[in-house]
Amino acid sequence: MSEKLSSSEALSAARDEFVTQWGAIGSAWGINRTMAQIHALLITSPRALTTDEVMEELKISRGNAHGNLRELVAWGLVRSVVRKGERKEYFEAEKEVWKMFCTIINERRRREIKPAMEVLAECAQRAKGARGAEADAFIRQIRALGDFLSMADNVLSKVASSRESSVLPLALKFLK
Amino acid sequence: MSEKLSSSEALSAARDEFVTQWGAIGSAWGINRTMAQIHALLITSPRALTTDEVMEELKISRGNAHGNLRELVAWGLVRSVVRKGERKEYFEAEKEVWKMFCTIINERRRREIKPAMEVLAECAQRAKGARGAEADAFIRQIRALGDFLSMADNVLSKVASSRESSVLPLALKFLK
DNA sequence: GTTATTTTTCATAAAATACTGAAAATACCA
DNA sequence: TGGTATTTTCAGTATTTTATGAAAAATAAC
Repeated sequence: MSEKLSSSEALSAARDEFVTQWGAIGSAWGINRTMAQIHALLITSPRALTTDEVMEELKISRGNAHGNLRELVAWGLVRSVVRKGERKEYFEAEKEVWKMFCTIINERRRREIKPAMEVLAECAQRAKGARGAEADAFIRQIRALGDFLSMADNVLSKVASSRESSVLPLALKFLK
Repeated sequence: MSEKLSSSEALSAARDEFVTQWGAIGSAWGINRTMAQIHALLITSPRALTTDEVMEELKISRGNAHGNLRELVAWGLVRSVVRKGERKEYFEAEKEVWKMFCTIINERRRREIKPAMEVLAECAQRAKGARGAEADAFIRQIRALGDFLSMADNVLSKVASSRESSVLPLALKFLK
C-alpha cells in the first residue's frame, strides 16, 4: 500500500478532493452541496460531460444529477451543448473566474437583493400612516436599509458589467 | 371591520410586516428564518429586549429564542447589555447600517472565504505531483480561483474597515 | 443555606430540503 | 409504425435543519 502515486492518479485524487471539498464549501455558502460538486466537476473537466457521466463520477441518481444540472444552467454557470450527430446533451461550465463571478453577482442581485428592496419599499409605504417619535425612528431605519441596498445593488451592477482588468487595479489602488 | 388604523396600530402592523418579510428574505439568503426575524425585531426596536420579550413577540420557544440570540451575538450583530440592578439580560442590535454591513462582511470572510482559500491551497499542493497538459489546466484553474478569492478577500477587508463616507462616493464615481 | 429567577442544555419532534428509482414523455431513426 | 436512446417528471424516502419544552445549571437575593 501507499506506493507513490502515478501522475494521473495524483491528478484524479486532487480533483476528487477538490470536488468533495468544494461541495462542503458550497454548503457553508448556503448552496446545495451536490450542485456545488457538479459545478466543481465541470469547471475542472477538460471536456463537456453528459448527465450519465456526472451520475457516474459523483455516484448520484439521475433525478438528482438532472435537477442540479438544470439549476446550474438556470444560474447561467453551465451551458448545455449539443454535438452534431449526437442526441445526448453535454454540459460545460464557464471556466473564466471573472465571468463566473459576474454571473453569480447578477443572479444574486436578481434573486436576493431585488426582493429585499421591494419588501422594504412596501414596509416604508405601510408605515406612512404612523406618527410620533417611534414611528419616525422606524421609518428612518427602514429607509436607511433600503438606501443601502439600493446603493449596493448599484455598485454591484457596475462591477458585474466591467472587465476584470478595469476594476481590480482601481479597487486595490484606492482602497490602500 | 377594516376601520382606519390608529397611528400606533399602523406602526406595529408595519413592524410585524417587516419582521415577517425580513425572515422570508433571510431564508432566501440562506439564513435561519427565525434568526433573521429576531434581528429585524431588534433593529426596529426602540429599546433592548429580553429573551422573554422576543419569545412573546415572535411566539417562539425559549430554546429557539435563546439559541438564535446567541448566534446573533456570535455574529457580532447583537450585543447583550445588563442594566444595573437587574439580573435579566437584554439584547440590542447594532442599528447603523454601514456597521452592520462591515460586521457581516468580516464574518463571512472568516467563515466562508478563508476556508475556501485553504481548500484551494490544499488542492493546489496535492496536484503538484501530476504532469501533463490536463494537470496543468487543472492547476491553472485552481490557482485562478485561489487568486480571485484572495483578491476579493483583500478588497472586502479594505472596504469593511473604511468609513462609509470614504468608500461610497469613490465607488460610485469610478464605476460610472 | 434556601429560595426565586434567569440562562443553558439537550433529547425529541416537526418541518424543510434533498435524493432516489422508476415511470412517463420526448426525440430520433429505420 | 414500432423500436431505441435520452430526458424529464414525480411520488416516496431519507437526510438535514430547526424548533420545542422540560429539566438542569447558574446566578442573585434573602
